[in-house]
Amino acid sequence: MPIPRAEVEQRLARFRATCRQAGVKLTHQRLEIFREVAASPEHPDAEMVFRAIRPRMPTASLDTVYRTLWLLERLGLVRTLDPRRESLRFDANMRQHHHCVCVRCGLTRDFESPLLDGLRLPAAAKNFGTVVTTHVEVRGVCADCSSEKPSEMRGGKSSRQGTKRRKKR
Amino acid sequence: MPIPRAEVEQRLARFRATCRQAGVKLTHQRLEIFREVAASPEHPDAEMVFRAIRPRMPTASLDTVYRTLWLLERLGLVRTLDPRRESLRFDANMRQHHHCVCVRCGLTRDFESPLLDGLRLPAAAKNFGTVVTTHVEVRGVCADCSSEKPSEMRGGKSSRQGTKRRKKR
DNA sequence: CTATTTGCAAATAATTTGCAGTGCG
DNA sequence: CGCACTGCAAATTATTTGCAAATAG
Repeated sequence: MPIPRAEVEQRLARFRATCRQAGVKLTHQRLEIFREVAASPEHPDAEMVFRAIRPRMPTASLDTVYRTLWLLERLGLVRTLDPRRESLRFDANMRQHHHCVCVRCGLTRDFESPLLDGLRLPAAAKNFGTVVTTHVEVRGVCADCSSEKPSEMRGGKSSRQGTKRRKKR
Repeated sequence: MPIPRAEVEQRLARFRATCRQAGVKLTHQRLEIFREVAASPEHPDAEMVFRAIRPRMPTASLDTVYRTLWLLERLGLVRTLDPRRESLRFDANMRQHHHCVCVRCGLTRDFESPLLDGLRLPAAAKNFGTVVTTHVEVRGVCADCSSEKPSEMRGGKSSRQGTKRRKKR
């Protein structure tokens, strides 16, 4: 079940409009890269996109795929599946619980809610397979980040570079 | 607001019991590494744990931290914050939507639910900061993975190694 | 035309692994 | 006292970046 053709067309139209409006050049590779993500229900990573466009564009390179995907994200045309960047994090709370995540700094806090634990799911979710747990992720801006002055932000709105950097080994 | 002392003690007790029962040796470094994750509300990554235990254990090494965290995960004493391993994945669906994720193969599918979009959140979640969106992640086993015979699984239950490997560059 | 964008190759950064010595049970 | 565990260093893998050549508008 691919993304419906009409939906893909709509996404592509928005892509063209957004690029034009943002003064971003409409290159062949950007078109193909966006088309790939827009038409796929797979939520591909950079490598998957790369392999998919390769046959059509043998000259394309993997780093262009990376650069383009981040560009698309800045333009609000795609999102990453997960707001938590950087490395893998661990949690010793083995009870059923949910998370609040700060989209600026990554701060993550647990909260419990019997109500959310037993959510009634729509049919679409049940068709997927055997449901094990339901996890709610509340995304927002934590109190600390809210109080920082916005001018402190280095990049554009949701710039990846704005996130805490890590020291070297 | 640290994890309550009583809760930490309870987790440590479970840790000792589980190790003993699993025939896993109770080393000084494992104790300290688990204690760190168990007592922290930060959901630390390997590096953070490493830096935290360093003062107490100057001889400990980062790779032991990695190895121990995965061991703890196999023992069911910690979980990773996010079920999606491997690389960052992208999504061109910019409408509010939710995900079903297969915990075995990582297959991820969108679904929409106006009901879930407007979840009433408990106070604990609101104290966090400014809530932007609520995202529900339904974790389960997809139809394809359910139909595979279980003997196909290479490692133990939730073995990381069991996940699809990626080809080299 | 000319500022962007691309492709390449080399740099980083996170995580994993092989091996020889160490220590828990 | 043996085999699981550790520390080290080197390997892998994902992602990023500098720079000269190519190209959209």
